[in-house]
Amino acid sequence: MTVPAYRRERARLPAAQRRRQIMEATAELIAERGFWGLSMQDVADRCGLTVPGLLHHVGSKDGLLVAVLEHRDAEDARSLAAQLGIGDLTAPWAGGALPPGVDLRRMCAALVRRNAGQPEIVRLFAVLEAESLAPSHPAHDYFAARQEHTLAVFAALAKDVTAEPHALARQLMAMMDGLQIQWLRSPQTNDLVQAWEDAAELLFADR
Amino acid sequence: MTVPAYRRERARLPAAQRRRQIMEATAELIAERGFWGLSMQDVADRCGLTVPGLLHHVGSKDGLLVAVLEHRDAEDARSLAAQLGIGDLTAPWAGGALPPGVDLRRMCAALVRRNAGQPEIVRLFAVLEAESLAPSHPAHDYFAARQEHTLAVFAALAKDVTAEPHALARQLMAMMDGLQIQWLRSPQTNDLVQAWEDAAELLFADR
DNA sequence: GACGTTACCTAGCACCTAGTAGGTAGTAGC
DNA sequence: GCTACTACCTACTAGGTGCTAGGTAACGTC
Repeated sequence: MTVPAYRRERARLPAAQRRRQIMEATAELIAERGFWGLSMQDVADRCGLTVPGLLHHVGSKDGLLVAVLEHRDAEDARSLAAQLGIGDLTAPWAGGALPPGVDLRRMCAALVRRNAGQPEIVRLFAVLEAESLAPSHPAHDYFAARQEHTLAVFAALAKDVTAEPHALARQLMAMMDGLQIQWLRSPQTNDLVQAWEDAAELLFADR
Repeated sequence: MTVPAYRRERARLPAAQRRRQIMEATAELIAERGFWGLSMQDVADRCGLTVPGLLHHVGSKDGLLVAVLEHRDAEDARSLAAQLGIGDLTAPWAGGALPPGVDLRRMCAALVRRNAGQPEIVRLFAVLEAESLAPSHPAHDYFAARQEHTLAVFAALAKDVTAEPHALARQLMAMMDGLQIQWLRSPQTNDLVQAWEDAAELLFADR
């Protein structure tokens, strides 16, 4: 009664497609449990693979995390560019200069509108943002750079609006993050876009 | 060559003292790795006991978490009351009515000033706040109630300041949370109290 | 000095963790 | 149809997970 050594019932996918599937499954799971609470087993299960099968694609758990972050940033840059009607913006925080004709208030509104449509992604970033405060977290440097760059972009755009662009940039970012958390906690009693517009009214009042 | 079955070299502490030690160690570790990333072993090590020794005091991992949260809330209520010069405020969010003569702006300032002195505690709450967005998180209900109550207290106080107290309450909370995260990420280039005063100037401008 | 309480221990259970070594089979190019 | 590649597997390691059962010794009370 020998058991056949190798019985395949799972699908074999081309690498790119499998990778995309892995990125999405991982994003959901990190949003749910954070990176410290993430297990390779869970990701593998959700993709219909074994753990070594998963590791074949991402190398290690840390590798998986950075892959997810890069994947999300690429996706976000594309979508934000589309929503702002800009052609080939590489990334609002990744690239250098911003295309002309983008004003800060409209950009923030676009960001918020986009986020309002993808709560799971927002949650992913909210959880990682907090977790990665610890210097030992594998995404620590990534999030530090991300915050710095976002602030720089905001501040550059804020020069047209106020005499204290850095302060405004920080306030905008803080308000966005904070309102998002409230919204994630009770989405039904909390309209993110409306809350942001109310806040923007104040933050962009003539100063 | 029989080994003596039971050799004690560790200190034996009265329960209350040991509990306090456990609460503090746990708070630090959760701030570092979140609750999902917390291990009973780490807590036990830091307190100089074994895992079952630790479990003797807290029952289970979930029990440990709620104990820490209750401990922190009690501590915070006491300290905030002192800073506001109020006698026996049970807790700004736990109790019902607020003592008269407390105005919202001063209360927020007191909160921020206090938080600026205990970054590790702020980080503890920031991490748990995000983690506990997941309904399966053991602190989910706790943080939902906490947010709701804080908003209610803020809104009640905001009635004296604006025609839209709920909106202001949400904005204040969002701004505080957001600025705190920025501050935690780079404390040296980021004065929390100053940042808050700048923001408060705007949020409390006549509306 | 005996007695009950309690702070804390050892031993062990059933299970999960990330990661490795080495093999198998589906696929694409010739 | 052969070959090279690669997507994915089985089997395993070494260690960590929360938690339980049951015992031991330090303590307060009488």
